[in-house]
Amino acid sequence: MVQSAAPLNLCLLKVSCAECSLMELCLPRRLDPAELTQLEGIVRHRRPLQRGEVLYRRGESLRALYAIHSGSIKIHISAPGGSEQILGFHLPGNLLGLDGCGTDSYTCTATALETTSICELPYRRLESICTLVPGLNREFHRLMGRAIGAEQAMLLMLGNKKAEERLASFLLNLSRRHGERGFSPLNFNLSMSRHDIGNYLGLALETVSRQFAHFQEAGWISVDRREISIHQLDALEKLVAHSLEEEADNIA
Amino acid sequence: MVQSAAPLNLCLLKVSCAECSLMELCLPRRLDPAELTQLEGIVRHRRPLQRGEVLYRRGESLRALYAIHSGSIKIHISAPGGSEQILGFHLPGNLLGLDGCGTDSYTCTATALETTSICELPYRRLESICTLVPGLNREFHRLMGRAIGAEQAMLLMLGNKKAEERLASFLLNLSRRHGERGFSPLNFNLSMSRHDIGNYLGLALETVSRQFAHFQEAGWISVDRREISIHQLDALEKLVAHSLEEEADNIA
DNA sequence: CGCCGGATTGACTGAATTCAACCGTCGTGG
DNA sequence: CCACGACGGTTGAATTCAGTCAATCCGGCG
Repeated sequence: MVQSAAPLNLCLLKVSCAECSLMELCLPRRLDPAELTQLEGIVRHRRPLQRGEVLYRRGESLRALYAIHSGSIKIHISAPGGSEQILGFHLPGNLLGLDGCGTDSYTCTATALETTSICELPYRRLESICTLVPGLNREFHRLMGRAIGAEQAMLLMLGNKKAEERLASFLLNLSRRHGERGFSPLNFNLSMSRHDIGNYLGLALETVSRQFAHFQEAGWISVDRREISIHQLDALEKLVAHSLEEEADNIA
Repeated sequence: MVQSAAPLNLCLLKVSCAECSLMELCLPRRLDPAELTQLEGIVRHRRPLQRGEVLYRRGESLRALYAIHSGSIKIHISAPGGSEQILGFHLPGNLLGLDGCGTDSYTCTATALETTSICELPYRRLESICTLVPGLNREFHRLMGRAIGAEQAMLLMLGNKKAEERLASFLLNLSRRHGERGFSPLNFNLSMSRHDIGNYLGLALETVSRQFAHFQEAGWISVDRREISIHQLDALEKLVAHSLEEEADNIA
């Protein structure tokens, strides 16, 4: 769904952080040029992931953190009993793998939802330069804090809201994040299935489908398979208003 | 509910981290003596909070992080509409305020559930010594990672589980955490009301009450007001087993 | 003693799940 | 080129789990 502004073949080249359109969202956000150079020194690029490919798996040791350059990723835990829980959807500029910092191994699995290119940040090297570059360390803390905040916003939603409000929240969240990345906040593609959305929001996929239908009947959105157009953002906002605004920016 | 092993008047004195029984749980966990001295230099102690007193409030600027020395704290967000969502219960050794790192102001409110004594870590000073003491920085990252992991475990629960399983999870979580702190994992007091438990678990307080009754009828626990005895830990574990074990240690 | 807040218990209601049928699109292979 | 099957999505009907409303209980405190 999310296409990089750069031509496709660029995904395979080293795009420096300084040139990357995601500078303002990603880890380098507030670094000065000297600090940026330090960070760029450790960034590694990999072949893009195809839809369904796994970036890292629960239990693997924490080799690296990953920033999404283009595409999208779902973070999930697969329980032995076959059940699965999706914990988040990540867009370009998001940093993945932070949960693993607690135990030195990933606690979740990260799977590409579409063709996705990734910047890899070897964790040990990142930690060492963090102590050399205070600005980077602070930025790293900021991103972790936001990850916590984003999950709290999600807890708030799951604890409080009805199906209708959850789906409205979800759409608004995606809309905002697309906007932040320079894409249209009103027309975009869902890179995840109804099943994924339902799982993420704690709803049955049928409920998701029905709520989409309601929103469409009300004239607030148009939805055709994975393609969404939002016609009345304010109507959706009103739905979630009686609960709190989510301020968390990244991730969730 | 949780009483410090030290006599009460000690709460008002500076208990050094090196002497604190929570060393193994708290921020100082893996620091060597020299590093510990650095950390101790910035720790400040305050008068204990009384039940219902607020440690920090959503929106206040992030002055400090706080470690619980004794007592317990609930973390919650109060929505303008009057509704509230509890995001976590914290016990001695837990570090509070990490969510604020993302935005430089607290995103939640922290309220004492009982008489609670606190160690204060001024945030700016903590950040500066983090860059000087790599071990501390790493430990700090570890705690943030665990906070993320704990919230993920909670998301998993709210997305997946039925009322019965949620309450069983909750009891097991409290039991484990009491055990880790040297208290009995089988007999303890709930410092929070049924209302709080329900709110936290995404259930009505009546449902909490009924599920407690069921567990009691089954002979798995005894519950009298705030006092809990667990008789069959394995029965509770079996209830949550078909979902995943939560490995997250701290917080949630 | 009587009040108040927290907790329990019961009856009813309803939102969302589950089960099931059906549709449309896409990709594959005859 | 078309037929077929698979998958993802939609829609409908029945069920159920938990929420809501309401009455009651209990212990603590003024």
